[in-house]
Amino acid sequence: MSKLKIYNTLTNKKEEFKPINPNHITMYVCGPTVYDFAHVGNARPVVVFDTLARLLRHDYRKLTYARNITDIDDKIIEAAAGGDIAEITNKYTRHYEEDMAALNAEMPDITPKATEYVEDMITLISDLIEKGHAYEADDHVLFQVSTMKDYGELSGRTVEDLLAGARVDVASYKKEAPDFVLWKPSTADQPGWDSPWGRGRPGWHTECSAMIEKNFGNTIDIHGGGLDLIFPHHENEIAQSKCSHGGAALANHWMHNGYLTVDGEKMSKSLGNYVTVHELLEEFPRLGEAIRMCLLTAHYRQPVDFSRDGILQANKQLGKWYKLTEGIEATKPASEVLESLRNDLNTPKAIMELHQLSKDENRKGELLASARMLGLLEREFSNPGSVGINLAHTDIIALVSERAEAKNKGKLAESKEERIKHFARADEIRADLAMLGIKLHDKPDGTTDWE
RNA sequence: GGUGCGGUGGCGGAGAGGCUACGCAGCGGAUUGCAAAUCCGUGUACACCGGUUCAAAUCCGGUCCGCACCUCCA
Repeated sequence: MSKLKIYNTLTNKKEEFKPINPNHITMYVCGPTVYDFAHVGNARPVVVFDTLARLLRHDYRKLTYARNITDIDDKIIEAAAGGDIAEITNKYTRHYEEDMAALNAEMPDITPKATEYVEDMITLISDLIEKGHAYEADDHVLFQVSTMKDYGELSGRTVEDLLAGARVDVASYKKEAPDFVLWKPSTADQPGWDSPWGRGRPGWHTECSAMIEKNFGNTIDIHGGGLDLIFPHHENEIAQSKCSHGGAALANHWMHNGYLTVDGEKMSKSLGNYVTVHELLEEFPRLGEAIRMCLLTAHYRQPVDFSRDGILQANKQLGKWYKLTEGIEATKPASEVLESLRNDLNTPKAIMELHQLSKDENRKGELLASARMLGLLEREFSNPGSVGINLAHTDIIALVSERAEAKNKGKLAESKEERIKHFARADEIRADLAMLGIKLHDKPDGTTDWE
């Protein structure tokens, strides 16, 4: 068995994964801000890191996987429009968990909520002020980026560049342009918490640092998220944690998934080119698994282009595999699949190996176990098959048997005319049923299946 | 402008110095009254120009093109 290799954004290299404690792996992935439905792009990290979690659970004794819920944020306040933000956040947290479950993503071990960590964030912020890395100004608390020598190690930026490339509108309370908010004041009608700096709420980056410290300590094995979080979000998390922890690394391995694209462009809210998982599941009921497979057909660091055609193609392939593994007991994941995954989570290669396994009569148990390693073929029973709306079950059976009779007569017919007549009737029935979405399959033994 | 990631057969998509995946579609065949399914066979592609090498899609230099981050974003 070869060792797990992971591409590390910190070094821009593929490295051997070296756990802090091989008996207990720690992983933290940035989760959603719950103010709206998640789109398919938001689902990509969920599926990617769920797959990694499955591998880690297979290869190591124990994994604790955390994914946060950001349930305090200006967008949420906006969405609540003066109402109780908990209504919004509860609603969308529930939708998020349902939609991700439809993609066969297991729940992480812990899903900390920002609002439950406000005290810890206040402690962290106070510590940063004490250590001279943060300052209070105008009811805000800001992190002073220039106090950290190695700021920018993840994104390849330098403090000098950031100071030089000052944005057009630098907030008046900032000492320097790159400084970022750790705490901000709340007005009377905005949700807020009491703090040494008045009633207010935490800045976005603060929660992750606080949550990681409380649940895992100074340093975790893997920190993950989308490519767009590298800067500023993860960079600022690193700044907060390192400066508070005397320079200890926040995470040893930083992993970032690429984007889901639409016609080559990033799927995003601001571009308006997004489809929510919720909508998609309504459009393709029960195809969550096919959506998952689509997300895994490309390597996680590469872009993957979203298409409905891709979902249907994946579904077709899954159908074949389901059929092939009907009644088969899952055994052990194939080493080929495991090896592919251990090589920086090469899911496209793993899927290729699945195809190979499906060709081997003797490895169906492995095929099933391997597919499940990827979160696929988890359904226990095959589709019961829905019945057409306009036709009762008995009507279909009647038509199928009428066709069988016509077919039979056609085969036995003496004259050419007779034969054509009967076959024409048989084909007519096939066409009629096809229009209702019912497909007929003649089997070699003379019987006919329909679905 | 800075930084990063890419450009592989009709499409999707691995590989990363020699053995040129895989899937879908296509084509040919078997089977079939028709259809589907299935099976067999079938594809020498790596943006461009130089260089290194016995050997480059893979390494080096340059060119062109695309995307992304630098502002909330998975």
